[in-house]
Amino acid sequence: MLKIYNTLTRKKEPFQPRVAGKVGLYVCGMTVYDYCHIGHARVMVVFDTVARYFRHQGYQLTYVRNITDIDDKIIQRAIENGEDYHQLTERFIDAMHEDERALSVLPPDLEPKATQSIDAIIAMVQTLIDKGLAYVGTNGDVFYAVSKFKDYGRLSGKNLDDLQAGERVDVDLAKRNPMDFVLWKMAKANEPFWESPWGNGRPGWHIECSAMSTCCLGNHFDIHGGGMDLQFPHHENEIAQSEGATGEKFVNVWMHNGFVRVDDEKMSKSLGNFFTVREVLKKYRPEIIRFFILTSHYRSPLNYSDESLNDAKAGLDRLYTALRGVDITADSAIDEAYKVRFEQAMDDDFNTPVALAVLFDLARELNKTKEVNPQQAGILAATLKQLSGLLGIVQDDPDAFLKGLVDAESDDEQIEQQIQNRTAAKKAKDWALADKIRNDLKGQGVILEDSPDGSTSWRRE
RNA sequence: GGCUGCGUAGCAAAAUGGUUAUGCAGUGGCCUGCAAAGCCAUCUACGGCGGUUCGAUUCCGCCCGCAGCCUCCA
Repeated sequence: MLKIYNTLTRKKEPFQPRVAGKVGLYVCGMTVYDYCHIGHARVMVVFDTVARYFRHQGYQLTYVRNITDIDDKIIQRAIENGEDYHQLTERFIDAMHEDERALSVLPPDLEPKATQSIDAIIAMVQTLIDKGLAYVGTNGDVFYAVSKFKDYGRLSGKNLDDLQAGERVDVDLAKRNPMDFVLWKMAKANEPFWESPWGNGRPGWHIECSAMSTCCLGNHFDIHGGGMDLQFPHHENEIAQSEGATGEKFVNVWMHNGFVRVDDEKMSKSLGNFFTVREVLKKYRPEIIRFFILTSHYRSPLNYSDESLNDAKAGLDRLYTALRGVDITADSAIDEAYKVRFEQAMDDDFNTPVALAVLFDLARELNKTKEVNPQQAGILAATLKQLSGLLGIVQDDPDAFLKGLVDAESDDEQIEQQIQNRTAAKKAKDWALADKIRNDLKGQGVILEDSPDGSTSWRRE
């Protein structure tokens, strides 16, 4: 029985789909004005893993992740670059898809863009005005009247009085209440705009997600996800907008992933302490990043450091080493006991650290079994590979992974040659020469491993 | 200030009212010409103070420390 932690109730709850066998999942995606950083990678990997697991459990999943391709930052960046905003966003959408593919993140089923959802957005804003939940401010912008929505603050555990006690510095005089947020924003000169009943302008950020999720999944759907920082105000506002407009319950389960941190601080654009995915990919292979993300539970903070990435590499090496040299047939049997343990971990709010622990236990048993019972080893190896696949890892050929390099300038042949020389030296019992060759290769980051049968395999550090 | 959440061994990271987490690193052994890998064994824990309990790292209270949100943010 799958249990999911619901931010709305602050409890793990048994997952009950609205419609038996089907799941609708919406995740707030990227605002595309720059390259994805490791924090974005975490969202992609976490919800990709969630999606994979739902499918594995036999659910018919519709996974929607939007693209915010119009907002203040995009406009600002386009002006800075002296390029058309649309050109800018298309460029970074391509880059994002590249990063995703690198991280073995499967594409969502639907990837709506804000700029292609303008009609739905305008319709929803109009409904909110008609229902008296929104109004046109003195500057022409349309605002949501937060005080008209009784449950405002329920998701984030805030109430309007507390929020107002915190009071912000710049009170926008166009609003009736400082907490009101913008639904439709009037365009300034030279800014992109769409026509609307309230004049030429563009949608506010929050309404985009309400409109896109409703469009793709209906007024009421199963799961909405995103980063912790979106809890307030973004998701709070989405609830107010969607429930206000439709009069129906919006979302059953809210899932929020924790942050990636650097030196115990949130990794973010504003702090400037972020590492982009492509930057990290220069040093570490993509699967290492994915593994690193999965070593921590999705709601916990994840501390980014070279040490953590190196640990992830070592862990992956261990799993691949266990698989090395074992034949896996496509229709091989699966060890049910390990599968059950793995699924129990994943059923417990997608507990990937425990799921990985099961894989390591499996690897240990596989290592023990290899020499004595090849048939059983085949079953264990097939199990290890299949369960790893649910996490999107360990699908490479073991030898290819272990010999792999970030910048694959291929001196493999030279290595093989050296190994042959060493094998000859060993035969001649010239240990000094054999050890020298091994040391030289070590200096190049190549580790040799002799097998009992006299053959030598190698891997890169 | 208000509201969330966290504090586990050298590092990372889970679970759990009494029983091995797991990975990396360390120590001892097996294996090896020597290594590496692997296997076996083993050492490091539950922020502090009270309370509940036969028994608490696990539940409750207080304190200390840390992070996040309250403004754009994954």
